[in-house]
Amino acid sequence: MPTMLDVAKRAGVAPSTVSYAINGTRPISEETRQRIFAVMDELGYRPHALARGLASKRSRIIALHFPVSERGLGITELEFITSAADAATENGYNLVVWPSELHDQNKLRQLTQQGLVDGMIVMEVCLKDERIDLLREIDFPFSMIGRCADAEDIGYVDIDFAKTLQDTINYLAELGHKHIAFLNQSQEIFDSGYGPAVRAQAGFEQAVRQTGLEGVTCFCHATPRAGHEVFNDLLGRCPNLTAIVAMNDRAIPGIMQAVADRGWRIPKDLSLVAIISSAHIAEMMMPPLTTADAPTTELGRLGAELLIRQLEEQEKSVAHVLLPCHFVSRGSSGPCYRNA
Amino acid sequence: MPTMLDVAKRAGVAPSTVSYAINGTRPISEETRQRIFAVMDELGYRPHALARGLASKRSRIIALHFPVSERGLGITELEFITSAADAATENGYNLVVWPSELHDQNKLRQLTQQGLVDGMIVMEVCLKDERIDLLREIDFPFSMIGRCADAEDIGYVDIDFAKTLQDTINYLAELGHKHIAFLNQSQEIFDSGYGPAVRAQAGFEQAVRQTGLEGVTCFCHATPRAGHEVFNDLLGRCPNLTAIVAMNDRAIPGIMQAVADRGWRIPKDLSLVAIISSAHIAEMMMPPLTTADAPTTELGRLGAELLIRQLEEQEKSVAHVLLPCHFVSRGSSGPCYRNA
DNA sequence: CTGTTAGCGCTTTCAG
DNA sequence: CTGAAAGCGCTAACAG
Repeated sequence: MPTMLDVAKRAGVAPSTVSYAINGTRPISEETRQRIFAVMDELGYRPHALARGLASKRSRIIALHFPVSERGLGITELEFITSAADAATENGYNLVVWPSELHDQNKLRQLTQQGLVDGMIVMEVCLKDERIDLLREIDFPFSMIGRCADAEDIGYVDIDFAKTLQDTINYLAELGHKHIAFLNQSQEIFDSGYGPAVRAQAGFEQAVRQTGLEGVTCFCHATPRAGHEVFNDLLGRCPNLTAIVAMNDRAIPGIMQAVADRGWRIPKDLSLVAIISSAHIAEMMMPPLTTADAPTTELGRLGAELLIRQLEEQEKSVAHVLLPCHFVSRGSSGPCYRNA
Repeated sequence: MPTMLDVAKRAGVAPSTVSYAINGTRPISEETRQRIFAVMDELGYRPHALARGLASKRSRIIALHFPVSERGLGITELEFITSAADAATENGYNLVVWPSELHDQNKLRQLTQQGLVDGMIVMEVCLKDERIDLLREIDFPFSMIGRCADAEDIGYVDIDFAKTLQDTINYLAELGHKHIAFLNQSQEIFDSGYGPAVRAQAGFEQAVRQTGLEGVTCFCHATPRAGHEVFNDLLGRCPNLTAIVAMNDRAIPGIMQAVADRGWRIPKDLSLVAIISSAHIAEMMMPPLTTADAPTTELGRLGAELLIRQLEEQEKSVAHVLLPCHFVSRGSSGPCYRNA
């Protein structure tokens, strides 16, 4: 492997000149620039990433902190990773994934202090999140996919839950539904302050109030079995129910089963809308689900770009981006016929 | 951030001694060792990863090459990433994900030559794979999740397709099925030599022959619509069909729809087994699918461990591991009643 | 516009 | 069992 010195010698210039030519950190005469680049690919030279990082104090590596949660891994998460990695690559960065328990502060501290990564993208953020506290405390650059409670001074991208729920409820209201349930994630997740669970809940309540509908909420573990049980509860509590908004993909098959068990049909007897979901999930179901798809690739990409921008700019600019879900009407929702 | 020099001074030893204490590269008296470690965490010292990498010529970073394919991203792939990253972390390595087009040799070359990563895990391997050719040529350490055609000299972990298909066919044969279809991935994917498509196909043919059953194959794009069309074709070609083995999760909803359209029920009129699938997918369906689950976490973990072992050992040991799928019988398969 | 040089923080001979 | 010192390959003052 040739080094920069080899290139410099061969091109008859100082090593630093090669460095400046590569980084564009300083004007170089077109002539020598050409010569240097010619030599570079004559020798097949590649800058050594570690050496560069050590000298410049910037590794051009960013980390994606990837907590493994109760909810388990979904397609959504995968798309965060790949789109964030893509964006990183396009900007000359590498992306390391750092999967770990949510609460392992030590591991986190280690990663941030070994000089390997310039910054970090944090996902699966809770309103009150230990990781955020730590990162703030040690003043380590990061961005969030999601957002914690007091996030004014931090860059983030998140889903616009208020709008998503408002849109969804409006849609159902226009179809004539008056009694709508919201199927949230589990009580434990909600209580832990997991952003989406809390914000979607608030959005639902707000939207329902504003639209003058009756709304009931239930929490549900991420399994078909739990969905099945919860549906029957729900009907007990609200016999006039004609529509369900579910933010819990894994419970949905159970809901659908329970609906079928009762001799009902979707969407005739019940409309079902999955939010923060994905087309792939939706199309696996029968009928295919009406969904508000999470803008996963945008979230991942922006999460990375926000961080990188912050890393490259002198004054720390904090951007806050809220993205709407993409609403797609498929077969699981329709006009309300019951108690019309 | 304190450096090693700070530690050395404070402990009253030479910097090199601190280094040896950390790496255990050379015997240190228990006494000074203690002293050094005491100072280390008194100062909150962390070794600097880049400096260490530059000096030792080993970054302790490995890459996971992650081609984005037609098949799109599934839960399976995610589990590769997280389990490989976990295994890496446990062994003191970091895992960078490198998503890119399958055929971009230049990018690959760049990644391997910038000194950032010590080795690479390659996934989604085809029988004849350009990436493998390149890596072999430049003699870059790597392991495969999957395997190419002539892989004797390379470490890999892969699914044991022959066994998986044999088991699946045996299972169906015992239930009395005599006419079985195999739903492969698309013709294009098969023709490209994508390992699973080719090996599962071969396994199916072999198993069917050996068991004396009638087997038909069809290729199918990864969409419900394609599954729907293909099912009808299939019945045209083989009217006695009573069982389908599908290695194409995304087509399955279409199959099930087509079955329902015909007024048939699963599993009474048709048994359906999904192979190289996952419990999560299986439980989203109605009825839940009988599957041969891909051993994803094992594959990811072993892929990383194989590579790391190879990196750490002096003589390059190449291990070849073939893992069976985990067969789980759920509601989509049962005894054959038709033309019994 | 270009060259010289002192590090970045650690590993690893070589010497004791 | 421990020290001294020479780099790893690059960047970034500083000096022209």
